[in-house]
Amino acid sequence: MKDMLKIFKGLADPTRLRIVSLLLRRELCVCELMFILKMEQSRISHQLRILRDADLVEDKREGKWMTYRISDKVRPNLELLLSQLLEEQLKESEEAIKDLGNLEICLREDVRKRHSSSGQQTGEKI
Amino acid sequence: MKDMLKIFKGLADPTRLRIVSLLLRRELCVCELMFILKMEQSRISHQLRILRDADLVEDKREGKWMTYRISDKVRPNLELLLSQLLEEQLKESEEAIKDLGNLEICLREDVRKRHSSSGQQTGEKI
DNA sequence: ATTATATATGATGATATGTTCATATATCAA
DNA sequence: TTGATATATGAACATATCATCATATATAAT
Repeated sequence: MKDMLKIFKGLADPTRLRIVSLLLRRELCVCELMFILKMEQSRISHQLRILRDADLVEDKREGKWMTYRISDKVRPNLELLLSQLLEEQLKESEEAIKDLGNLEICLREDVRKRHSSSGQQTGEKI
Repeated sequence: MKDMLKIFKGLADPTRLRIVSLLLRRELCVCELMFILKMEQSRISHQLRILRDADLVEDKREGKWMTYRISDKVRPNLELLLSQLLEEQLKESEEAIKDLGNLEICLREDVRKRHSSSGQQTGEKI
């Protein structure tokens, strides 16, 4: 029961839900999430920590970047739960749509490299 | 996204998780939940309201009793999610085991009638 | 009608949670 | 080794959530 509770608590926040649904599509580092969500760094790091404590995501260092991905244990359940329903919800939520749009831009523009040669900390608009 | 969030928030509390996993087995009224969970009435009513607002449960008046059951919309998802994992978690959680034990006692003793002729409000021990 | 039972709900206080700010750590580049 | 980048983390504050208490409402029984 404890584990279930942690999982649901992990998903019971709008920011974390957005992060999880992004990570379901692709593993991402903090600065990429900053770019996509337009949120400041510490906020994302804090939320990622909660997701990690809930065993929803795993992290892996890649040079100076920390990459986060959905943990293998929960991926099947989350996919079932989220992608299934997210597809429906996408029709209603502009936020989720924007996130996916920003994800594409993020990948196209190679945000990791972009950030290693210009400013960050603010998740600045494009 | 809003709906998903409500659902996860609804499940992100130990009391509500216990209630939901009980309702997955059987529809129950407030006094039966009081008996099973050994919690006071207003606490259970408040939590049931949250579950209802999240569209996780539906209520139905039966005489002076209010019966709660898992809403049809989410039942398949919840069953998948909870019963599946709850079975595993049952091995670790004495609480969940006790709840099921009390559920059986509750049904055997016909708590609804019992409560209509004796004291309540405290969810007293047997 | 009056009383008892079953439940809902508003108010309050305690605790938990989320965000921000400041700072620490770790890696890479020069 | 010094500086820049990427991320983590502690502290502080605002807000949300939960449990409890008191009270209201609705049905049933007398």
